[in-house]
Amino acid sequence: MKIIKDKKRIDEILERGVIAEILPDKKQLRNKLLSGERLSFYLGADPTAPALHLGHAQNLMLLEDLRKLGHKVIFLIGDFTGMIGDPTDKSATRQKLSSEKVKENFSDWKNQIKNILNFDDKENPVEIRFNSEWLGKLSFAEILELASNFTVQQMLERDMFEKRIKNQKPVYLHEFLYPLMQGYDSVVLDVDAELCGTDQIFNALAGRTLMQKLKKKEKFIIATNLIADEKTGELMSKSNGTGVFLNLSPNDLFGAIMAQSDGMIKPLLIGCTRISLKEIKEILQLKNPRDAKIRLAKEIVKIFHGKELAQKAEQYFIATFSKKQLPSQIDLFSINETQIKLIDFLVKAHLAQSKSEARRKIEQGGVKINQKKVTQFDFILTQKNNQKDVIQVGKKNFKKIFFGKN
RNA sequence: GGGUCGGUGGCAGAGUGGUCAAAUGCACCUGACUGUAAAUCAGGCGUCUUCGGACUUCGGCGGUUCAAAUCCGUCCCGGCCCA
Repeated sequence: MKIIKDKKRIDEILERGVIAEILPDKKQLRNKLLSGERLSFYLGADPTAPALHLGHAQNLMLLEDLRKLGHKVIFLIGDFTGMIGDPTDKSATRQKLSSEKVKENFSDWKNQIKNILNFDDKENPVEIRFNSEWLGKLSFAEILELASNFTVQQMLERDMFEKRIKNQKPVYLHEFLYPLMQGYDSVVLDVDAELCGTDQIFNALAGRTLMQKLKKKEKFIIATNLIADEKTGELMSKSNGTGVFLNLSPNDLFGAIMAQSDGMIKPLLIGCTRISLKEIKEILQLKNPRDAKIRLAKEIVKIFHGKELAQKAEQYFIATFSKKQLPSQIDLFSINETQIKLIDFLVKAHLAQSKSEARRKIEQGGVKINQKKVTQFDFILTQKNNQKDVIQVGKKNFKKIFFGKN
């Protein structure tokens, strides 16, 4: 395997702005990369949800950059750790997932990221590993041995635990073992470096400790910036509704990016595209930030779905949302009668979860039939001349109604 | 094991016999404004409804009461202190 040790390229990766911190030292890692030695890197993710998000994408793209240099890269699926739940997320305390659920969650992952990570490269494909392979086999004696490398005080230092203790929230014993497990992953994979978000540094450090003790090896930690609004510092996350998931359709992905605040444009351009820094600068200087965002959205959709679909998504977006036209393709929903209450239709066509919700939406002016607002909650849809009426709920949900068997 | 405080809607967190389908914040939904911006503002946010109401919900079960998230018993779970 040929290792690329081009200084310019390596510095581009290290200095792009994705990496927040390298432990123990950036220079050391740079020198290693320049040395021509083939290194191994890994990035892990726990399958706690069926979809990866742009935060993952950022890190995976960095992993791919390293793969392209010729280094060995591993994408570790935390199918064992996922069942326990990383305490980094405070709400995750006892959210243990079944192994079936975990499997279901990651079943689509590869599909979501196949365009940003090369799993099929002939010479140097990304390797996928599962940590149940080794974590599931550890004996109690071995776990004790691992645990003896850490003190309770060290674990308590983790700010998450500290916070919970302060707030009189439970900290479960098994949660202390989480950093241990993640650390042991490093040992088994015997990697030179681990990639992770800055919120994972504590766990990654546990791996550094174990590597030093068990393998007498210095493991680097490459910690990446969490994607956050430049101005407000608000993180991209599911809990504040700004998470962008990779299983979205091209149109929805485009829309999800357009709904980001302006402060997200730069971090996303840097982290989730490979547009040159020079061009990014130019994009950010565009007069209307909307145009910068459109450029960003198109680029990201292109990365995940290809140029053609990106083009289409842009057109769809402009037509549907900027010009408020009806989308050209609307799903048909057939009704086996000649008439139906609007409320019942909304529920049947999954445009509302319950009759009460359907009714509220109508009364609040969120429902349109053929672009005309309907506020009468007991409105009845009737068949007329085989015409297919377009029912719209909110800004983005459309269904065509069809009376009769389809 | 003992003492003590606690378990409330997706989350956080008020409420401690009727005025409680349960304050408030976050998330979510609809609308206004816009660039589907963000922010902001207005409304909504258990189910069903003949729009009068009806029914189900405050850890589980049982009880007291005309009336229980609220009181009592019991069980399950957690925090803190002691051992």
